[in-house]
Amino acid sequence: MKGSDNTNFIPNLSYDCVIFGFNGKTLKILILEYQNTGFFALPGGFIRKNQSLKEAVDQGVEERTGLKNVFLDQFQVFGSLDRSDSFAMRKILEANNKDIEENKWMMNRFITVGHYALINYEDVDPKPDHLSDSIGWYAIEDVPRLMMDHNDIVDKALEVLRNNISEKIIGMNLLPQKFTMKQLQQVFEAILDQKLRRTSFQRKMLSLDILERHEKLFEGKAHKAPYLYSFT
Amino acid sequence: MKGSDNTNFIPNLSYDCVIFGFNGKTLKILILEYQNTGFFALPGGFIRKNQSLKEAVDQGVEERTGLKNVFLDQFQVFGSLDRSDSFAMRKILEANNKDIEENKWMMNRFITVGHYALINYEDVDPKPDHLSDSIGWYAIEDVPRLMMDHNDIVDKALEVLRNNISEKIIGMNLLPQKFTMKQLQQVFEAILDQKLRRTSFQRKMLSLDILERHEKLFEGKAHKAPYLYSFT
DNA sequence: TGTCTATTGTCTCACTTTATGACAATAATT
DNA sequence: AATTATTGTCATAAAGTGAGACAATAGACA
Repeated sequence: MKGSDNTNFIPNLSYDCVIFGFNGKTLKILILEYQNTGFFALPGGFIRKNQSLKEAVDQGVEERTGLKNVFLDQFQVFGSLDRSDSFAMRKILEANNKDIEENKWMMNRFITVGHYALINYEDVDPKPDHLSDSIGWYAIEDVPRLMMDHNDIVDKALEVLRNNISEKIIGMNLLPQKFTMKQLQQVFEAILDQKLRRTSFQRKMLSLDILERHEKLFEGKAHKAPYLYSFT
Repeated sequence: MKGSDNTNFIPNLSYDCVIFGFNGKTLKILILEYQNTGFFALPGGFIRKNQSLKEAVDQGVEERTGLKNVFLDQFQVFGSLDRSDSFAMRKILEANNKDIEENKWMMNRFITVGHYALINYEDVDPKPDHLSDSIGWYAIEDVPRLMMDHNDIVDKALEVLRNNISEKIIGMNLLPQKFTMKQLQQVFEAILDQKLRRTSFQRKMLSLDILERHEKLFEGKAHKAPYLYSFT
């Protein structure tokens, strides 16, 4: 939880971010843990009064990952009355020796703008500690119990990712610039949580006319060397 | 603009609503005009501190249309710094003899949650005046210049409607309970702004298994009488 | 060095889905 | 009773997808 000047932020409004990464095998998300509380949560924060929503979210993502210009999309606003948890917020403030009175506004009711981000796992700064929280990758099937309604936010983000996103955006943001057809297929299999047919998948991707084929991959791997592709 | 107790509302946060209706020929949206200002705007409002976002929006739509249980979907949050217009807001308050000092919070910067609604045009209460604003239907190609970024909000709502929505939701909410295949096709043609092939469209709709076929339509129309359908 | 083996790129065939046109049935109009 | 425009349905062609076959290949391994 960053910032402490209670006049600088828009009250009652926050953002939360489901940051997806792909490690080559499974889809993962970034979860942070508030020290000395046992609380897990999504990376999130507040919006300054003289700051656009996008600026606030970009800044929060950069602070957590070290990445700029990350693909980000709002997918839902969570605005129910019962989603806030002033008790947990108080414990977090106490555990970090923050002045309760001064940060009382944080214990109010909050409406949050849910975002998801797609990033290249390899690009992330591996030293994840930030101020009072530690942060780490969790496979989507191993996400722990999170604060407030953050598990719902994750579920919804995944649903939107599965249904609404174009092939190009998924691949461009979750993979390195050059990749093999197999890697591309594995991203889709991880997101959709199902096996795909190799030949059909390849034919489909090539027919979409979004891939550029490069020379061979020499990697120490055995067997026939696959082509490398990038997005056009 | 309803309400005047400046302690009851969440500051800096509003909602706006693109309410779509279909009159049998074209897609229309509800636009309100603030009296004595020449300002056109989307129906919108603020969220009370003890009210969920959904309650606030439902209430605002009901006040404007007389309809309960309207299909509503958030589609984007508009959070740029330059979208607010304190000058216009002041003129609206003045034109309605509201106390400027008491309503000063309304001239602050606002982040707004964009929604769209799909309603049956015939169901709408035809006496549209409400407090200080008059309200009326505009074909989407005839929408006037709106306040602030409301034209952008309309454009985005239409884009989302065209891309993301299931056949059933579109038809169920924009049409009367019983309708002909032709009417259903006209809804889609109005939304997508393109002609569709009659036979393909009919086969597609029937194959989706979302329609129930009823008896004949006796209407004074000439030619072969079409079936009536409703959604299952 | 030569053989083995798993992976890759491509092709084929069957099957499904979609596009497009044809045609008969029909209900008011004449 | 014939006309006419519209509707429901079918026929055929075109495009897309599922599932398997097969040769090419590059490291592994004897």
